[in-house]
Amino acid sequence: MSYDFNTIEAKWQAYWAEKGTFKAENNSEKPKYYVLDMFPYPSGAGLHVGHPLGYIASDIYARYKRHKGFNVLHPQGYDSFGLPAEQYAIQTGQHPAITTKENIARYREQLDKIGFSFDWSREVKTSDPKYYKWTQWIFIQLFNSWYDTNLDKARDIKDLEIIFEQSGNTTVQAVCDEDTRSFSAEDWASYSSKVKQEILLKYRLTYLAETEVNWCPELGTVLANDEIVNGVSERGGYPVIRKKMTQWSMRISAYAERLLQGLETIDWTDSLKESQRNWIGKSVGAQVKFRVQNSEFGIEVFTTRPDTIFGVSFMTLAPEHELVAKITTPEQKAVVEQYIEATAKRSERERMADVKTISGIFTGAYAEHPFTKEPIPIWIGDYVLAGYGTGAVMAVPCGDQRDYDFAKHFGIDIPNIFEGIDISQEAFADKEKTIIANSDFLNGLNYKKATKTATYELEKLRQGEGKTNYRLRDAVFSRQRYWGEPFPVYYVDGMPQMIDLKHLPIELPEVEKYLPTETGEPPLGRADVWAWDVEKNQVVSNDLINNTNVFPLELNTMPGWAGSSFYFNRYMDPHNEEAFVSKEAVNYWENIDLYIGGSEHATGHLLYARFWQKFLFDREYLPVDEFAKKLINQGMILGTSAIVYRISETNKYVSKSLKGQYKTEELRVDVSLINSSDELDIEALKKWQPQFKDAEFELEGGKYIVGREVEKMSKRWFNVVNPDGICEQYGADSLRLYEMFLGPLEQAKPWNTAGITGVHNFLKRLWKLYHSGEEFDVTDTTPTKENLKTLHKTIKKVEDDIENFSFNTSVSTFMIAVNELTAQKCSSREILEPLLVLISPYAPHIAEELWSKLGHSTSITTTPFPEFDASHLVESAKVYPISFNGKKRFEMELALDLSKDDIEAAVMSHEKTQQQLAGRTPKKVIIVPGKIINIVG
RNA sequence: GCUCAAGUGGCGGAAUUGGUAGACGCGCUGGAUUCAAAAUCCAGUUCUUUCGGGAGUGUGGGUUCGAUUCCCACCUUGAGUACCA
Repeated sequence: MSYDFNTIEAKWQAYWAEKGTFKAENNSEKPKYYVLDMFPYPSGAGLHVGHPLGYIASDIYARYKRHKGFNVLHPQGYDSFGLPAEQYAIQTGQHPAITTKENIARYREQLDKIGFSFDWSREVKTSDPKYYKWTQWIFIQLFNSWYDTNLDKARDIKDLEIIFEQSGNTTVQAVCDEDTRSFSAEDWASYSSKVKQEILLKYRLTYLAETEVNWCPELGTVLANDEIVNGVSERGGYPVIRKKMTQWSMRISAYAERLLQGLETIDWTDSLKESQRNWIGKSVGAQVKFRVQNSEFGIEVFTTRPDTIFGVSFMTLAPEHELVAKITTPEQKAVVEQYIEATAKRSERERMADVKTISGIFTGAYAEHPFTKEPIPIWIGDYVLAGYGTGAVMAVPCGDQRDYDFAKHFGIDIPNIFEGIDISQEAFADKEKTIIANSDFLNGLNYKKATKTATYELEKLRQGEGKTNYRLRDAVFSRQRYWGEPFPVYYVDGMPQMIDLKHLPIELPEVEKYLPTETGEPPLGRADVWAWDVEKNQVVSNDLINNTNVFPLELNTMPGWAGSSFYFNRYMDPHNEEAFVSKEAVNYWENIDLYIGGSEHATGHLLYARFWQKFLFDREYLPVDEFAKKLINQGMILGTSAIVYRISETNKYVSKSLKGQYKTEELRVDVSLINSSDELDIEALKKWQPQFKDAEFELEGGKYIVGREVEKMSKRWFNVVNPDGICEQYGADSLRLYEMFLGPLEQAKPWNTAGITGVHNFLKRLWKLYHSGEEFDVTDTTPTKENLKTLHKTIKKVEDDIENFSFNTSVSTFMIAVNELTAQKCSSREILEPLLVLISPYAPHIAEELWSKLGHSTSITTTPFPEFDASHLVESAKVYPISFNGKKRFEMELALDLSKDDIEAAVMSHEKTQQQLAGRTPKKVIIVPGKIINIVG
């Protein structure tokens, strides 16, 4: 009976589905374990072999934990709102919901073939109204909350209204808009309802504000900072410009410090934590106020180096700074305006590409130094960013290279305030080696002391205070798209109103086209039925808008990250209609124990999700404030492209090693046309694309050999390998083993289908181990010492490997075990049963099949993981006599369970050792326990 | 520029606290089986060699009886980030 993987795999996949083998219960005597993959966006291209890598790893871990007696939650779903389906709709008119449904069906089919142990009864789709009801609900909670910096948590906005009624906002410590004015209780009472709403909006955790946004004209939408790469859109690579628009924003900046601190409590990779730290960008320093001479104005600057305050020789404002127009002298007005106009024209991208060009202009105005009262010229320069700090800097050319270059360029003084440092060539920025000089009361102090003293003196003068700044900006939350969650918001007199939970979800309306309207409104502006009737509490036709009981609805939709910021909580209780997750469910599952996904989400999804988790924790909907305890980034699987060489201006192609003789161009051809020794199937190529139909080929040794290039797996390089094809040819178990065998999980690695024969042969040998000839043959014979040794070293190694996520090496361990047991002619049930349990997380189908042949009527899934028993192993101790040169080494066999003292005594009485020592006493004896492998005598 | 990660055979990659470098697999070579091929099985496969050995984990130093592993400097590659004051 041969290993018929296709039949076996189909059989067990059907069995698992029918029996609901992987259904997780929300209450169980067992300890819980929650393993999650980042859910996929179902794209039209389907899965390639790179996608399942992380899913296979998490599946192995989930199955392992089930063997270990855990109640495992291992769900899967789809992040199904997104741009590609909408772009497709714009081109073809097909509703994105249809495209998405088709893509999901295809994904599901592909995923099912790999034999994952997902609990599909908990599937979520972000574009499903039943799901996005809760996305809308969370939005409303954010709207109804403000951040109390005193208690350091989000609170109900009603509490804030009560405070305003009682004592105005002067005592409130909250995160709010910069331009919020102060008012008393009496003021508050006198305000109209609209003014009150405007003020509250400045405190809400999601708020409507005119902000400078990244506008992408090509995509017709705004983008968040993390959706822009190198100044162009992440999707499509279109240019992005700055534009002022009224947009919803998320006050994530309120959580900057907690997002930073929380990193200490979670087991995520250092590089990922580092990315988040950089993105949050905390810097500690001081805010200093410089008076502008002959005017009522003051310039606020942020600096991390208050110790260098006596080195200030000019100030620089960002061109967009609001004071520019107010302080520029009449003589300078014309040139300043000209300069501002010129810089405004330059896009963000140009400004970045061209950082070396120094540009700036003098305003004619002077500020006054807080201590020396000396005049300081005020300049404008585009190296100062309006969006960071206060949009103005105190320039210390001796201590900052940019200030130094600017001063050199415009011939401004460069006073030296550092003890014993030469600044004739460049600025000196080394804080550690800094000793301050020429600075009055700071002379002789180091960086730390001078910073403290300067800040203290500034505070005394009421011209400065210690301050911490974050680079993290509030996240723009509006998108001018169709295929996203609609906001549960309507407008009365221009002020946003939330729709009550009872009436959610507000479902996406139908539109006849998915493009912005002629007047530049988002696609929802085309919907005829898109107004809110506050009496009927339902969406009604736009014709009925009268602004008394029928009001216009919000036309923007939410960004892609909205739905993915809480889905992991929804899996705990996916069908709950009363809450996004019940208290019982979330108290049981708490948070994700192991989360696996790509590192590209470091500053997007993974940051936003932490933000929402903390918010929902503050408002007591969740019991923990971090959503994932441990996170692993799986590496990308790269494609191995195949290259043919065309002789220039001909239709003749030469084999790889002959290409040096001609002038050639490289063309990529489909990798399926290449065999395992890089030989091209010429006949198949001719049929592949018409341009090759009449091509000629110059061969080497009768073969056409292609060049290979490792690069990202992509349709455009023709290097995509699909998992379905592999499953058909070698089986899902081979695919699973091979993906793990390729290399360490977290590392990027190239795919090469040829190598899969190794693991495939292993599975065939495993099958043979349980059969003699055609017959299934497992006996009740007592295992030999050798058999037990092989089994137990395998148990130990596999257990350690899985715990450390070194899935690649355990595949090797299985191969060694099967080879050894084959050589030992082992057919003992006592060995072969536990061996199957070890292998089953990796190759579940073959394990189930052999398990049932062993006479078991239930799935192998919850069979206990075999116990490791060290007494079956021996260990060698190696003794290195240090009084000798050379590589003298002795081995002796010792039982593993001896204590360290026992081992030392045994070694010292060891005959060979004593001979070598020849009566001398060594300075020390180093005992190295050998590896738990097969070393005997 | 800054931050992080990584450099080991023809290839993917092993090597637990420093202790026989190259496990395991691919590929390659030879053999068995076969009319032949596929499949399968067995042996070999870091380089070099006068067959004694010698060299060897990016480069150069250091610590150590002993370094792929620890320390310093440099080179290369990949990832992230960037006028952040």
